[in-house]
Formats: sequence, C-alpha cells, structure tokens
Amino acid sequence: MDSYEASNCSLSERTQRILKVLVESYISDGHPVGSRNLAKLSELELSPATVRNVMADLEELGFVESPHTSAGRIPTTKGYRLFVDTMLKVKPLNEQIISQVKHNLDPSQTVDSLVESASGLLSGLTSMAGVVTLPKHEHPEFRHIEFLPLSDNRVLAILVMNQQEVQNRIIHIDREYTESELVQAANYLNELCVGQDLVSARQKILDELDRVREQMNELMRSAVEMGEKVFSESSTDHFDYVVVGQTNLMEYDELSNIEKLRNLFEAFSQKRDFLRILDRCICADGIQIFIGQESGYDVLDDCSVITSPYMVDDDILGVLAVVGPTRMSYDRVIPIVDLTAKLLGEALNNQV
Amino acid sequence: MDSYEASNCSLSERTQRILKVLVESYISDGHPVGSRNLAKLSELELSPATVRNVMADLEELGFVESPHTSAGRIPTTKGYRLFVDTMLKVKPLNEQIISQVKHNLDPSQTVDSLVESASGLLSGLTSMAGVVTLPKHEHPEFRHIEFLPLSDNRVLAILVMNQQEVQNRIIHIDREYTESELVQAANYLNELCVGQDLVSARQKILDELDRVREQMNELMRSAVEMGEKVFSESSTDHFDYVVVGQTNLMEYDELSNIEKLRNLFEAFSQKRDFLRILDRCICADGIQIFIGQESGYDVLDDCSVITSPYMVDDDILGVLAVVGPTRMSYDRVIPIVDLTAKLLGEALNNQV
DNA sequence: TTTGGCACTCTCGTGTTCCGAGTGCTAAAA
DNA sequence: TTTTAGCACTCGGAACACGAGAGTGCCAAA
Repeated sequence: MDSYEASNCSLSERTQRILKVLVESYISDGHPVGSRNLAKLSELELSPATVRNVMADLEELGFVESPHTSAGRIPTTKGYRLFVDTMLKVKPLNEQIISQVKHNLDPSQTVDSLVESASGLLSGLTSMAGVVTLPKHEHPEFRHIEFLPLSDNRVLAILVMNQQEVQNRIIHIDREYTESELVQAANYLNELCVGQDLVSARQKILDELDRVREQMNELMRSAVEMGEKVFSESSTDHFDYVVVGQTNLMEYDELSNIEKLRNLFEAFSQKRDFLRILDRCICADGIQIFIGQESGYDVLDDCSVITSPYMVDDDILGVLAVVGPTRMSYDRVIPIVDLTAKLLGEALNNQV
Repeated sequence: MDSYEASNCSLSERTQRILKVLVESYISDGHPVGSRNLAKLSELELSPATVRNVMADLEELGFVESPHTSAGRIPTTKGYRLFVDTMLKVKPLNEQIISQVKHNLDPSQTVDSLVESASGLLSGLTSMAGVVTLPKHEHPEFRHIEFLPLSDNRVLAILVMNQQEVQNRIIHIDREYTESELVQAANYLNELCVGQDLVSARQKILDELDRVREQMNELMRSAVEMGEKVFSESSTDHFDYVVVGQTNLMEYDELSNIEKLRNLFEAFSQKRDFLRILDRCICADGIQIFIGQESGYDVLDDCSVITSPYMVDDDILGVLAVVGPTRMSYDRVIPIVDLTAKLLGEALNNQV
C-alpha cells in the first residue's frame, strides 16, 4: 500500500480523477478521449484548456498516450495499472447472475463437466474467452486399478484416483494374460497401494520389485511390473485446460487484425506457452490481473488476463481466467471471476 | 457416367480444356483469369479473342462468372463441380507423406489418440482444417462394468465397451453401499450382460428387473437398478468429432472476412449443425466432395468439404473430412483424405 | 493558476483523375 | 464458318488533392 501512496502523492486528487474518468470513458466506448469531452465527463467545472494541461502531465508521466497528434488520449498499460490498483470500484453482482453461476456449478456433476460449465460461464457472462485449468492434486491419491486384456500382448489399464478421476492407458507386456490372471494382479496392486499418493505408490511398487524379486511368484511379479508401467506413464501428468468463447474475441475492434487473432488462437490451442501465465498465478492467491504487455508474452500484448486460483480447503487445485482486450470492464469482470472461482471450489469440495 | 457424357457433349474438347486451365489457374493463384493469360496457359495456339468467345459461352452456361466487368472470370460452384467430376487428375502422393501418415497412425495407440493424430495429419498436410469423428459402433458391445462408492449416495460407474472404450458417469442411488456390495453388484451385471450389445444388455436388465422383482434379493435388485441407470444415460450417445487447424483457415484471403470466420468457427465449436453434413457421408462410401453452397449450409458458402468414411471390415466407423476454401487444390487434398481414411481404418482394425 | 483564443496538425471521408486489365463487338482474314 | 485483329468501352484500384472535424500546444490575459 505504501508504495502506491508514494507513487500517488505526485498526482493531485484532480489529476487522478481525470485519469479515472479518462480510463472509464475509453473502456466504455473505445474512442480516444479529448479534452473537451473529458472536461464535461469529469464534472469538475474545468475548462478544456485546463484539462489539456493535466493530460499533458499525464502523458509525460506515461499514464496516457495519443495514437497520433490530435486524436485525444488513451490509457497506457501503466495507466490501466494505476486505474486498476487504486481507483477501481468493483461492481456488486446482480442477484440473477449469482444464481445463474450457482445453478451451473451444481456439485452433483463430474469434475469434467464442472470445469466445462465454469469456462462456459466465464465466457458467457463476460463475452470474452474463459479458461479453466483442470483440477490438479498436490498428492493425487491412488484409489483403484483394473486390467482388461486386449489383443497383441496389450492390456487396458483403468486407473481411478481421488474419488472419481478415471484415466485409462494401454500398456504393452511380455505375454498374453488371461482375464482372471489380470484380476488377481489388479487385486494385488489394489491392496498394496490403496490410499497412497501416486508417488509413494510407485515407490512402493519399485521397492517391492526390488525386495522380493526372487521370492515372489511369477504372477505377483508381473502384477508389480504392470503397475510400474502404468504409474511411470502417469507422471507425464499434463496440466491441461479448457477454453470457451475464443470466437467472442473476434468482436473486439482492437483485436480484429487477422494476424493477431491467429496468433492468439494458436496460443490457445498450443496451450504450452499460455500455461506459463496460468502457472504464475497458482502461487498467488486471490485475483491477479495482467494488463497488456505485463504478461511478458507478446501474443497477449493487446489483451488483459484476469485470473484467480480456485481452491478446496486451502489447497489450490487450479486456475481460472478470463482473457479479453485491455479495454475491458474490469469492474464487471473481476467479481465474475471471483465468484466463479469460489463456487467452483465449493462444488469440487466433496469430490476431491 | 452417362449423365456426365450428356452434359459434356454440349462442351467441345477445346471448351473443356479452357475451363480446366481456368480452374487450375484460379486455384493456384486466386486471381480472376483473363483471356490473354488463359490463351497462353491453355497452350492451344488460340488468340485471346477466341478465348473470350469461349469464355462468354462458359459464362452463359453458368460454369464461370466475373466478379465485375473487366476482371477476368472465376469458376462458379457448377464450374468446380464439372472440373472435379470430369477433369480432375489426382496427384499420386509422394513417398514421404505416405510414410508420415503411416508413422502417425501406428495401431498401438488408444482410439482417442488415433483420432487426434488423424485430424492433425489432415490439417498439417493440407494447411486447412481437419475433422475426424470419433468411431461409433453399430452395436456397441458391453464388456465390463465397475462401481466405486462416492459420498452422498453417489456411485462412480466405469463402463468399458468394445475392447478399450472407457466411459464413466456418476449415478445417484437410494442409499450408501459398501465397497464390497458394489463389487458384488458389478460382478452380477458383468455376468448377466457380458458380450451383449448395449441395447440388448439394457433390455436384458429391464426384463430381469420385471421378471424376478420379488424373488431376487435386495442386492441383486439394486445391482439391476444401477445397471439400468448407467445404460439409460448411455443412450445419449453423441457422435462427437475433433477439429484441428481451424486457424489455418485464417490464412486464406477469401475467408478473411472476420464475420465469416467467426460464423465458421462458431459452427465448428457448436458441432451440432456441422454434424449433419458429416452424417450425410456416413451412408455413402468413398470420397465425397461438397463444393460451396452444395453443403446447403450457408456458413460453408465459400468452403469446400472433402469427406471420406473410414471403416473396418466393411463397417463404417466414422467420417473424416478436410474443410477449406472452395479454391483448394483438390488434386492434392483428395488423396490425402483417402489415404488417411484407409490407414485410420487399418489402425483401428484390431481395437474395435 | 485558470482560461480563452488561435494557429497548427492529423485523420478521415470524398471526389477526381489516371492507368491497366479485361471485355464485347465488328469487320476482315483464313 | 471460324478465327483473328482492332477498337471503343467499362471497371476497379492507386494516387492525389481537398475540406471538415477533432484535438492539441502555447501564449497572453484574467
């Protein structure tokens, strides 16, 4: 807080008010705002000329800029930043939206469909793009494993973790096994590992393999080997996400440059790069806002990203975000992100 | 064949050649083609004036049109149609592409990742959008079921069909069951239904429920009831697809109108509408081509869609397609679609 | 310190002109 | 009868000029 005060004390009350009105006006209609207009909107009984002086100061300090001579001013990243940090008054959400979010995040759904609903809500309510990472567990807990024989020495392994997360993968083994052999192998592993987290389950399996290599019978050995295969693959646990509403972004003039859009969409679908930003948020709690170039990722230069982690019992499970043009209604979007994160966390409460 | 002849006999050899060259030229550089150029390209030793006469005829017959006076001609849908049906000489694929496709469709993958690879290949090799429907079974065969208890009277049901397709859903039941009760219930259902297709499995369950309502013990009854719940939901079997490379389409001038693109992307993500087109192909075998408005779906007015079903043992499992601008290299795309369909079918051969 | 006034700058829409590409038509050549 | 050459005509697009409108910066007066 002190640092804000320090940086603010160079700005008079009046100057701040003018910046605030300028940003609000630009957010609402997207036109650069000129002195005449600003004088009226600010309700400060100042003449356009005075406002011009103030704007010149603001420009010198780097809070606003003009796209070209005689075109009014628009906020810079730094301007938005100051606005968001010190002047933004968040709008309370109306009752209808709250109940819509509640309704869509009904806890009796699968994890997948909750994530889907959450990103749909973010995108729908803001008319921008909504992103939600799939919930991840610090210590994913092994719950159950099942093997089914396939042809060609392959086995379908179904792995259930943390209540209801099901993963399936195909593993290759050295010979054909009968259905009942596989059932026994699964039983053995289930007993050995149930309730452990994945890392220690794997360790346990490795130990077991080592310890009793000679003593154990052939079936036990192959059970352990199969388990090893399943768990070693599962460590490629990718932190995935769901995007909804990309196409909404096409509606915004400032992004309607085809090349920009293409890059942005490409980034969404490649995921890898975009995940870095979301990763950064998973350590911070509460809402975080990246404005324009602050993301350090040039595809998002004209975008802002509003993120919030969602959590169950103080554990952060994932991150959700809204991506839109820098010129977005922060006061409307922030509470939406906030509410969605809270309710998604609650909905996941008894599932994880 | 006869009908083509009939419609062709009004077109002289020379006229056909000119149309062919015109279409090829337009496909390769996208500029309307004028008489001067066409005269040269056709290698017919004709003067531009003669070519103009021919073009006037072609315009009258509806095979070409000019965007405006004095701008050369471009093919109409009807023109493309004739070109594709009677003059197209498909290019053989080079060895490198063939081995790339083979390599990417290695049969030892899960069904999901095969579909993913196939659409990636289509999109990558053509620089357009690739679409592949998930394989569907005429008679999906029940293989295995498993129940795991969740909190609040809910049960996680894991249903395995056709070798390795795993679905999981959450069902609500009337009371809590212990793990071992659920195991017994699953065993009972597995025995009752194994090897049946889903429809008859469900019927069997209903019969069972009816027939022995009083005689059976409470556990059996709840087992049957749970089975009923799982199978009734499974009838909402959606025919889903995977799209890769949408963003490629942004590169084509004729689609770079933001509004068109937005609609197109919207259609891809809404799926429902677009599926109708793919559905139409599932009955035809072999490659099918929809040019421009032929799809009857105005979002695709400036697009062509090249589709092929993919099959295992004469059973059509799904459809794959490439979507791109009408002005695409049909001779290059067709064999790619064809090959991908064949190899995808082969890869699925022992999995389904 | 604020304000009014004024000259200046820049964008944007409009109109004008000009060029090139392409056409259709007609009359001559094959 | 078919093909060709020639010619007048049309259209779109680029280049340019022009005026209107919006906004600025600066100076001098309040």
